[in-house]
Amino acid sequence: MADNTAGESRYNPIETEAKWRRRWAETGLYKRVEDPTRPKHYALTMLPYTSGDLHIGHWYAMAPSDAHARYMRMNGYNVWFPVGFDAFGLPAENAAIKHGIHPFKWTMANIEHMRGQLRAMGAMWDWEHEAITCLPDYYKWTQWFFLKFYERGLAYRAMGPVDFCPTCNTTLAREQVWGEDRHCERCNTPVVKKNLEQWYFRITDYAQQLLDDMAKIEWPERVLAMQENWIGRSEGAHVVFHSEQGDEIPVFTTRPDTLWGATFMVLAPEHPLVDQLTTSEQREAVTEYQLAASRQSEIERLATDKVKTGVFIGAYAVNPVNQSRIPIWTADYVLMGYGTGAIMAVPAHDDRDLAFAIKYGLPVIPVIKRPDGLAKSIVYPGSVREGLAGALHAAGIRYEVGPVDDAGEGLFVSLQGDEQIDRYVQLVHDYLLPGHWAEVVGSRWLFVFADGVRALDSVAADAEILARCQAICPSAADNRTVVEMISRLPFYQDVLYHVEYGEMMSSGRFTGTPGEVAKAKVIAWLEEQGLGHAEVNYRMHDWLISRQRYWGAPIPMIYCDQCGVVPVPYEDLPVLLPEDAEFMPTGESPLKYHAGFVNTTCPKCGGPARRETDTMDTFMCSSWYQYAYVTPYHKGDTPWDLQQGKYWLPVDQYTGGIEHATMHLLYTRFFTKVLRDIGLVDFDEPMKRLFCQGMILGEDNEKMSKSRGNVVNPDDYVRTLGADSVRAFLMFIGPWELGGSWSSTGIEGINRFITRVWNVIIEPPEHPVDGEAAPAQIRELRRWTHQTIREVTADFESFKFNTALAAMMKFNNNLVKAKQTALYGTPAWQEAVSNLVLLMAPIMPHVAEELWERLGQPYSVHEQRWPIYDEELAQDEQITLVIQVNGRVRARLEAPAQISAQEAQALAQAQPNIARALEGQQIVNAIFVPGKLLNLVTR
RNA sequence: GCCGAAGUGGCGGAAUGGUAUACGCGGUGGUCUCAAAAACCACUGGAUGCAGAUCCUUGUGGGUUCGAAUCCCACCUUCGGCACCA
Repeated sequence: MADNTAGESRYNPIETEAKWRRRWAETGLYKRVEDPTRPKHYALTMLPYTSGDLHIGHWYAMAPSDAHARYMRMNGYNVWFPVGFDAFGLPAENAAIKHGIHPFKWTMANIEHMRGQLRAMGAMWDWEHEAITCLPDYYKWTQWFFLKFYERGLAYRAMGPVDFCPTCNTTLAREQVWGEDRHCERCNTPVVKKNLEQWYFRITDYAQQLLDDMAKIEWPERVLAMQENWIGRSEGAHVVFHSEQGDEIPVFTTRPDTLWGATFMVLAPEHPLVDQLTTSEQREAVTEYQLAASRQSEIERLATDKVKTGVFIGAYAVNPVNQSRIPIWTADYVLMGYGTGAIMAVPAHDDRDLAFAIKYGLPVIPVIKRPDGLAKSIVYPGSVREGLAGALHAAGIRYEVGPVDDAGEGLFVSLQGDEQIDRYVQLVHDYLLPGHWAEVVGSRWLFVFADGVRALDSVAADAEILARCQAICPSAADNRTVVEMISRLPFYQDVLYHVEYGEMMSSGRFTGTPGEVAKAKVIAWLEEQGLGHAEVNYRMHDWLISRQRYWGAPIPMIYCDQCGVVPVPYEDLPVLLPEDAEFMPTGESPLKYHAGFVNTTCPKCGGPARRETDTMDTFMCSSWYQYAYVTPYHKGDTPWDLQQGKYWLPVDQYTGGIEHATMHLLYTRFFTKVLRDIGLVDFDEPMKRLFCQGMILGEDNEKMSKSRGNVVNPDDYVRTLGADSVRAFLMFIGPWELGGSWSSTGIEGINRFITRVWNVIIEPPEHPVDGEAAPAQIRELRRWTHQTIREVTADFESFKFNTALAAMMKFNNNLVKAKQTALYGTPAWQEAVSNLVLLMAPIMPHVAEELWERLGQPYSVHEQRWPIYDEELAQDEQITLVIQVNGRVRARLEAPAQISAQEAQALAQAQPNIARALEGQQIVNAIFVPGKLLNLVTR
């Protein structure tokens, strides 16, 4: 019977979706209004780059974001969901070179196409506040910010080694250089080092605030962890060493408690003191090394075999805490870009220093006891009187017997703690034969000779012990240090060094200081003595913003031979990109060769001057776009209308990809703090809450790419199944933050669900039932309704769209059955279907609107209040009571939800299966979880 | 090496101390049809069994608990970030 009506009433997503999008636009449904009576909610999703095509990844990022914004709107919030385009950047310029089309034309055509695609999504975008970053009225303000930063000393020009992408023909910020091979984030080409004068922003001035203010935002742990990692704070001390000639050599160390173990110094090859301190005998070797080091960084870092190299520069320094004379080396494992570019090397407590020390025969002096107290010793065959093994055994000292080289059986002793070490040293000394020695290595380093015990506690001791050992054992002659000798024995490998905090030793007055306070005590003393002070260092560098390309906002600076670097006056902004630029196949910026652009007059003296030809990193444009949206292309003294900003800012809910964790998401936080200091905003953080979605993968669970041939074009599905199906399927795949793979059969399942809902609500029942529905039936239907509202609401709160959809599906499956009963058409039925439509509205806005209208409800479903569930109605009356015996399920009974422990147990024991399980057993305990289960514990 | 996320049926996944596998896909059988598709109905983790039922199963191995996918310890694998950062 449905045959002749089906054609007419079957859901047609294509027509319906177009109809409602038109209606929404005509009625200005998503227009922004400032309404002080309602709490505002600024929802934002990362603005798309103007690539020209909205791919499935954009849908995956944006559709759930829209669904959540719609949910907030239905919850009474005055929601604003603006949209715009990140329009500067290389692809436009590459298109210009390749196809001879101007980047502006290319970009604007792409935007036109993408607007259509974005509209098809049916999102609640506010198009009236769209902003495009490449328009002069936008980048005027980007340049304005540059000048403000410059005024505050936050923008500076400096010469230095920078990362340069040979394919993109421009420098990059450190944040844009990725991976072990240090490749360009955009084009994957490994970068090269160049020495260039570039513009930087002092983001490092805000490093501490960027860390501290993490407490003020609800962002995913993983994003904050990545930023924390990137900022790389370490606490330590600034300590000043001196060369023998008296030159200051400051170092940064996180371990001032190991100062007494510093046995050499290392300067980065680019360190200015290298040239100054190198002696004439070493000059040639050092210069050669420096050259090799600079070449190496220019070639490629791919081969990071990490074998340490270095050269002695011939000079010595004095360890300020114990006055020992220590050699100065230069080596490329010390980086000029971190700390002071010089280190004190403590090989006993740092693996890199140890590797270097062993390779170059530099002494190793342990100054921190091992927290685990472990020490080891080898007793050589024939070096002791008989009976030592027995004595060790009696003393409770662990040892194993094994071959020592080819010399016979020796003892391999493991010691634990000072007491045992002392006891052992005593015993070995007692049993030691003349002309031999024994060593203790690990927590403490002791050398037992026939005439006494010598500790490895200084550079002098190292030489003395080595000489004595070599006198006893001629085969040790080629060793340069004690540790080099010891390091050849595999048994000692794991106790050669350690990096833990622990009790200080061989450290003069600090010997015996416990590990927990060692660092603080030493720093306090250094300050007292004027030798150094506490210092914090950050791994993060300043933000390099110069780009040697055309398609970006020109840096508004002028170079005058008379006046030097002069900022463009505010009233002269924007510095426009010349339209008649010529794009060269080399990729070099046309600005450099554009005489009309380059040549200008100095704003100060009026004389001839040159413009800066570099443009700004496009991350500049996106660092403040959330503010630009407030009043795009603002005509006034401020980048946006501050009054309107007061109402809307900051962003309440931001969403986007995690790949921006240490780029956009870091830069915009930095920007906001500067804007606050300028007085434009009165908050510290740009986005209160952030949610990062995962990645949408191809059907084969691999990244979508043209070469794999697994790219999904959303437009194809929008044309056949409709935008609602695409939206809902993307949200159904799995948890949004984890991403998931596309499935062409999966989306049909979603489409089936939408059709089933349609049929449940629109089609009359096939076999109408006469008579009244029973009260219990009605209660059950209402229970399903209110349980579903409860579940879906909780899921929306935590972005769990997949389970929200599952709950709606389950509910609809129940409605399919209920429809064939007398429940159809009852008030409870009406309640069920209208609530289902409301719950669907954020995810499937078009079909929900159509169903809402067909239910005879007033336009628009998107202006309705989100349903509120009734806790009482959602309560279960009957439950499945699980009966366990010793934790194993033995029966399931239908029982009233309120059943008591006693009733449950009586009911359970009446079950044959339970009775059998309990046979011959005694119940010692009964655990009852109301409404859930009864567990009978027997003996 | 350090930091973070994850590991559950044939597949995507659900369940964060109490019925493991919700929901969906796929599969099998059926209804309708001349037939197919669509739609609808039923079944669908594995093993044993005619059945009642029993046993096994959440990366591996231990532990805590009346009870563990969930908490603790150790390990394995995959993915993401950082990495000679003193």
